[in-house]
Amino acid sequence: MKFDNHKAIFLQIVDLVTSKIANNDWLPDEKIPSVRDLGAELEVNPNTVMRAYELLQQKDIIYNKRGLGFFVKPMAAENIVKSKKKQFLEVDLPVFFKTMKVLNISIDEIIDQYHKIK
Amino acid sequence: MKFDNHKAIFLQIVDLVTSKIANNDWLPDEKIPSVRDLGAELEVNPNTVMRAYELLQQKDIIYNKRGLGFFVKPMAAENIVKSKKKQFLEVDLPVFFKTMKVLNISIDEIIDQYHKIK
Amino acid sequence: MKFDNHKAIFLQIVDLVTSKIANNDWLPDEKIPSVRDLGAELEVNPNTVMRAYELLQQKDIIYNKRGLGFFVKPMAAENIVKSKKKQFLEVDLPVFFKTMKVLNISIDEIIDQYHKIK
Amino acid sequence: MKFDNHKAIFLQIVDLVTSKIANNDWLPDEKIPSVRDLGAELEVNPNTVMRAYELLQQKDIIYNKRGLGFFVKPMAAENIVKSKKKQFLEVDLPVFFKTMKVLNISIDEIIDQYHKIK
DNA sequence: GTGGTCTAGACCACC
DNA sequence: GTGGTCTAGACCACA
Repeated sequence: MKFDNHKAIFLQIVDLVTSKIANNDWLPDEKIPSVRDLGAELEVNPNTVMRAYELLQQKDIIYNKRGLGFFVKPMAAENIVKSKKKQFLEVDLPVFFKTMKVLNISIDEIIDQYHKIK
Repeated sequence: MKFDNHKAIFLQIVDLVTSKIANNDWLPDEKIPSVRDLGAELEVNPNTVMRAYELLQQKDIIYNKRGLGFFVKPMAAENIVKSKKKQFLEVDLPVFFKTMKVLNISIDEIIDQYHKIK
Repeated sequence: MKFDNHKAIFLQIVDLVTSKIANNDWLPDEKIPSVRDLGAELEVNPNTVMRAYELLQQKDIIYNKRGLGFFVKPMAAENIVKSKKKQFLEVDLPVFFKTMKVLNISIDEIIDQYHKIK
Repeated sequence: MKFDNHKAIFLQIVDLVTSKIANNDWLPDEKIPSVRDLGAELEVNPNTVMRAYELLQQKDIIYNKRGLGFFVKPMAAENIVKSKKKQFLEVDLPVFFKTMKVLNISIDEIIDQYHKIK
């Protein structure tokens, strides 16, 4: 796997796992790869994967069973989508509108672009 | 001034100066604060301000007269707006549309929000 | 059964068995569940139960008859209570008093709480 | 410094720093030792100190200024004491009373012990 | 087999 | 100088 050099690898692993779960590639209560396996697959040190898993645990996306490994938390997929949506509507969108105003771009221009690209 | 600890301070100073100029707070060929003065005002090491000014010079937003200080480049304000607009239309907007799609948010919802906030 | 993920499972099984015996749920010389049965009931690997039983044997709480299983040692209940009491008076209580002092909590506050909760 | 081998070193460093701050050995907005310095002093790898500092940051006990180091958060001392007190009254104390009941120890015995030790 | 911790040493961006 | 990240390798307790 190729990583973006401007962002910490372990954070990119967090994103990777998050999207796997949001996409239902990994299902609730399913075991996810061990730190060693994922480390080998991504050609990354297991410690780096561990760091990502710790963060995912804090975010209530995965949980740990002693000696067995990490598992997808039930409802994680739903919660991920929900919190992303919240972030989009409450943070990204206001910023977006503000930028539009600063640059003097009308909502109609946006709608035009939207239909053109689509 | 309060800085966001997640972003390099000198980049935040670049943003600050850029927006001052874009807003016409600082006019073409007007002298901007010395690195010492701005450093003192922002409670930041002058080296850090210097680094911001160097970047702003590269971006053709300010220029230097040896022994006199830094000055706003003519047309800087216009160029800033132009490049921001380009960034917005060519980069931010596609990303924005992609996020909408991923989160299953329609253009109508966006329009609603726009009028509601306004 | 739900286990606390911060403590080794086999130690939690030790606690479980100990309290069963202290409570006279399991009587002297009575056979306790086999490692397989208890493992199945607790949804835990039998090896893990075995490890708990080994520790309980060392602590003179249960004994083994080869081919028959594990049995509650006579006087185990009494000894458990006795050693718990010793632990409480000689270790827990001094720690408790020290914490009170550090947090500046008086003995009267403790007494108040005691009667309030009761 | 001697560490207790049963508890992770970085957690013991968290405790150490926490108590320094609670004791007002390190005051609000004062710089605390760099990860390298404290690592050298404790004869521990700087990474291990870093891990402790990360946790302390999460707990709102210290904060970071880019390139300058870690600093004691204002009100950290008060908050530490407050949360310890809460833990004691809401968690430790009920457990303590329950143990008393199980072991058939009266509140009067506790009071006696208290005055005897004092 | 699993995670969890730690070391030694490296490199980087930033102040 | 500061933190922040990463690697390679080790050792441990636990299941």
